[in-house]
Amino acid sequence: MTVPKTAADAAKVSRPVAGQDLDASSDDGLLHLGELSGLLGYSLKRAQLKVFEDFLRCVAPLQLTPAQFSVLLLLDQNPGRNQTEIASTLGILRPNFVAMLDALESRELCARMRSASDRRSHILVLTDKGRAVLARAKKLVANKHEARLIELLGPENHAALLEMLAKIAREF
Amino acid sequence: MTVPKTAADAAKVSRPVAGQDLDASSDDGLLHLGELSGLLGYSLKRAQLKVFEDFLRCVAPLQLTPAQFSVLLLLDQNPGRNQTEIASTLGILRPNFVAMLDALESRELCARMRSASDRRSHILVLTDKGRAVLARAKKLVANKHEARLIELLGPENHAALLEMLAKIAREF
DNA sequence: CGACGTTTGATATAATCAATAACAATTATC
DNA sequence: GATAATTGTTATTGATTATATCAAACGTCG
Repeated sequence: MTVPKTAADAAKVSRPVAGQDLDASSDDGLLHLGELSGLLGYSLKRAQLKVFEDFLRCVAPLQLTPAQFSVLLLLDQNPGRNQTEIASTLGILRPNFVAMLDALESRELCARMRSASDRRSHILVLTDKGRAVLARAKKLVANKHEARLIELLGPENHAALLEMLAKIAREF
Repeated sequence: MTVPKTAADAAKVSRPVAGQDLDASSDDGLLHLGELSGLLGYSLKRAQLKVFEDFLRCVAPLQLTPAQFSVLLLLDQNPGRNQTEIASTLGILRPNFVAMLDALESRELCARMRSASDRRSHILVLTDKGRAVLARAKKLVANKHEARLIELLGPENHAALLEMLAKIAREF
């Protein structure tokens, strides 16, 4: 019997009756994740979604996405760089970075300046407003977002987690 | 001077000359990630992309995405469930799950069966082919994908990482 | 029974994100 | 100076995620 002839058959042979459960199901309506919980990619994805969700909530007053925040941070710490350099560092493809910059520039958070030495490239600079927004965003992220994560995991676990994730991103 | 008048000015004041660097930049062409490396969401995302990329490579002979693999796994361990139950467990919205199932069903990896007790719902079952593909996929994932991860991190670190990610997904 | 609200799978559609090809302007190489 | 390579940009495609809506089927309650 490859596929049961009727759905009743399928349900019959497949779902153990309560009391016959041998695993941790405990029939609370939740499904068995089974080997899924041991799959790193799965947990990684679910955790990432949760973290991004919380990031958006915490920084909502400034209307910044994680990607936009990372751009502002990078611009602040790497002045004098062009679009290709910033985009590739963040793993953003150059074509997709154009619209991102347009959005930030239209909000006057950063500006493109033609380079004097290479007139093809645009040097990216934070505006004063951009620096101010970044400063406020950093505070929100540190005090609301990361603080909650550190509280949940404990400081040393949080540090160990960061270290392992960085290692995966770097060496895997 | 909010925004430098010329890009030369911007580059001049902003980029420290080699030898004046006070941080870990060491002018190797790489940009300073700075506080970005301390941002959990950022490392999480980068690591997740790497892991998914490797997953796709390892399971390429079976042409399965991580999402498809998770569906097959869940079907195997939760027989007799309908689309809504499987989709919501995986965080997939019901409308988006339809096309996903169409693809799996067209490859004869699973089948929809009308339930006898509730003729609205479709009971999802793995076909024999689906079970065979899943078994082969599990081996590839365990021997090629997860094995490399465990080797990189060490078994106890790998377990600790899984635990923390699950905690974030669950409680954050 | 019959009206009403709910659930299930499905469709259509929009928004976002990611990826490739191609182009003009400019620079580098030989 | 001819040719190749780089930079920012546009256009376009595909994948992913999200919302609204629908018909069929179920449940409840009068």
